[in-house]
Amino acid sequence: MTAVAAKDTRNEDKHRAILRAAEELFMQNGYATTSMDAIADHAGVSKQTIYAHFQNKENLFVGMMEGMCCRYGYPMECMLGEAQAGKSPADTLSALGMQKLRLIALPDAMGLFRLVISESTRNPELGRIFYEQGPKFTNKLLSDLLDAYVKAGTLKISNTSAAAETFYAMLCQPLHLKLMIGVDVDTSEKALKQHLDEVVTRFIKAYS
Amino acid sequence: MTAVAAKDTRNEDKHRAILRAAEELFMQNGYATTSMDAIADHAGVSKQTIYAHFQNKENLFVGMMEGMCCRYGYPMECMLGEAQAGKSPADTLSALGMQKLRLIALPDAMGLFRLVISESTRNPELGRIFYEQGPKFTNKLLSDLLDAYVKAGTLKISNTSAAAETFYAMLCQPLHLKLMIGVDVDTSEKALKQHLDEVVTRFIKAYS
DNA sequence: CTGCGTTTGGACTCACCAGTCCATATATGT
DNA sequence: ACATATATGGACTGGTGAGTCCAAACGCAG
Repeated sequence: MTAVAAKDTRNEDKHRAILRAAEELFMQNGYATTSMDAIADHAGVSKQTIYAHFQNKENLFVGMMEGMCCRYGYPMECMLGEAQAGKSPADTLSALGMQKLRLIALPDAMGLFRLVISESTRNPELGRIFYEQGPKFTNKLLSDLLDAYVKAGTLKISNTSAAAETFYAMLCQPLHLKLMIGVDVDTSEKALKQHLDEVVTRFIKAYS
Repeated sequence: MTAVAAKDTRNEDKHRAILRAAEELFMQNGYATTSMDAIADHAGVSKQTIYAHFQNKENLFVGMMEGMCCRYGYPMECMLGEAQAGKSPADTLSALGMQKLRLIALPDAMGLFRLVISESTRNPELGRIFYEQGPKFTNKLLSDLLDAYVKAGTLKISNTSAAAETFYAMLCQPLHLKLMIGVDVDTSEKALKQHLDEVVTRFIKAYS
């Protein structure tokens, strides 16, 4: 008798294909303008299969959004080890900062943000999930680091949580806004590095 | 013979009513989910009247968005005289900053932002118009002021344009994000003032 | 009062879409 | 091979919505 039985993965494969198709189409066209027929076509499944997996359109949307939000903070968390290795504040901020810049410029991240902004009024839970898995999480990572620097006497910050928010705001907001609304902005590695350096310099000056 | 003839204003009145109804409903429900029938009802006109004034739904939407964008920078421009009266950087930044905080928290401003974010991929002109009448304009106002302080030797800023962006990012982004996605945030006058003071302090320290 | 621009209510066409139903096919596990 | 879970293609229902058409009403200006 075999210890591990073979397993029918049709369910999972189809489920994944549906979610992936939903991601692409919802992000591309928005919630209201994306039809279940289109998602079915894109996923290579029948519409009835979607309804076998998800109760309705909204249920698919929320499931998809939760999945995407869960993936949001992951890359930043992976950076944490690297950033902790006894480095100076400037080095730490630079490493985390560059990672954050790259993250917000990802098409998926931008698509997710767009959906949250446009759909969170009619489904407020989306905003909460997005915030907790995303900004709140990444801010916490940074504020913990800042706490360590404060304890070591390197920086003077009374509210590291607000300071972390401030750092990411300085770093990301101008670029993010332009990307989101399609205004020309230089996203070359050189330009990003320059901006990052300037922000790190100013931030440290402001908090030391 | 009278110098000024009476004038039929039905056109203008209806036109305005249509635009106002469009604003409210598009902001409330998004573009795709708002029907022309609903706008007609809300404006108190017949649907055919809308089509007598606007070629189609998209045309109405763009006209409405342009009208709203034109109103975006106006309050900030009005602040300009006040802010210039030989004040210190801190006082100037505080005055402009508080005005900006109030502006971004206006339901109309938030609704406009939401529409720009969600609709600018399919109509890129919206992003451009919004950016130029809004952020770019208000940033220019501030960077001109910063230029004056730099010339007077009060602040040390090599790129006032970027610095203006940074100031507004520090000031507005954390609050704005939370407002936009419906996360709890303290918007009491006291909390705003406190945040503003902190940001002004840090900004000046970073650039002097 | 008359001419004409503006507006109206209602009906209409055509396309789209969420969700349902159905008979059948397919694939898996025993 | 058989039982059963999963998936399919296609048709369908009922509703919605952009835009059009039409005859008539309304309101303004001269």
